[in-house]
Amino acid sequence: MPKNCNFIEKLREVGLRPTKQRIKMCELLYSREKTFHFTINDLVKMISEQMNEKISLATVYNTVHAFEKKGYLKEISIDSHKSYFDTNTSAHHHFFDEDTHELIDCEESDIDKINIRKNITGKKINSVEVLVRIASDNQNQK
Amino acid sequence: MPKNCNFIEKLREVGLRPTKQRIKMCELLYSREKTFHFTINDLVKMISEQMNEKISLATVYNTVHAFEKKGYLKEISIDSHKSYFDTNTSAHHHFFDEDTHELIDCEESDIDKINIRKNITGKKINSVEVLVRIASDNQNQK
DNA sequence: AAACTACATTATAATAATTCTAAACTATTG
DNA sequence: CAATAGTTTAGAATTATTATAATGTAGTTT
Repeated sequence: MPKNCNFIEKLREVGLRPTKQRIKMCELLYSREKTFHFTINDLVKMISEQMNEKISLATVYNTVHAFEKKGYLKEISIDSHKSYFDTNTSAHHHFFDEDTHELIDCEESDIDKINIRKNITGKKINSVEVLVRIASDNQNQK
Repeated sequence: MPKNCNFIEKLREVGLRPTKQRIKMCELLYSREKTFHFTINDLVKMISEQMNEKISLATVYNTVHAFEKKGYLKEISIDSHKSYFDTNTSAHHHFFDEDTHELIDCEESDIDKINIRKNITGKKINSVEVLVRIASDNQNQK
C-alpha cells in the first residue's frame, strides 16, 4: 500500500500519530480525484461502512478539527443546521442548492475577481468568498 | 405611544397577534435608526433587561422564526457555533471580524456588482452574497 | 363588559449536535 | 520490549434548538 505511506507522512507532518482510524480517514478524504464536501455524519457513515471495526464519533470530531486547524480541511457555514467541511481548502466560491441542500464549487472562471472598495483601518482581508443560492426555476417553466 | 401602534399593525399584517412580548420585540428590533445583527441570546438578554417580566426562550425562538419566515428578519450563517439574525433583510454583503466575531454590513458601493458566468440548468439564482473575513493586521505594524 | 375561542406563552421535557472525561489502548522511543 | 506520551472509546455533560401540554390572554361575540 504505497498510498498509505503518503498518508502516514502527511499525518506526521501535521503532528498527528498515524493510527489506523486516521489513516482510514485520510484515505476517504484525500484519495479522490476531485475535492468534495461532507458533514461529520456523512464521514462517520462512510468510515463505518468501509471499516470492519467501528469508529467513535468523538474520534471523527477530534480528527476533523485537527485537520481543519492545520489547514487540511475547511469548514463552510451556510446552513445553520449543518456544518459542511470541504477538502478543497483554498478560498473559493460556492453555489448552494436550496432544494437539495447540496453545495457545489465554483470554478475560478465562473466569477470575476471581486474588488472591495472599503478599507477597515487596522484590519486586513483574510478571504473573500461568494455564496450563490440557487433553487429550481419552476415558476418560469409554465 | 404612537410607535407601538405601528408595531401592532406590522404584527397584524404578518398574521401574528400583537401581544406585549411581541410588541417589545418589535420595539427592540425595528425602532432603531440603523439595522443591526443579533443572536437569539443577545435578544433574550435585551428583552429581559428592558421588561420587568421575564420572557421565555421558546417565545423568542418562535417569534424570531415567524418574523424570518415572513421576511422581516434574515438569518446569516457564518460561524457554525452562532446563528446571527439581521434586521436588514435585503441581500447584501458582510465583513466578518474574526477577532471580535462582529458582523459588519457592506454598503452597496463597497463592492462592485458580481457577475456569475456559470448557468446551472433548471435553477435560478436566488441571491449572491459576499463574505469578507477580516482580522487585525498586527504582522505589518511592526 | 362577560364569556367564549383561538392562538400565545410558559416551564419543562425532548432532541440533536458537539465537547468533555476518564479509563483502556497503541504507536513510538530508547 | 518496556515505558510513556499521545489516542481511542463509550458514555456523560453541555449547548442550542424544538416540541409539548397546561395555563393565560387578545379579540370577538353576545
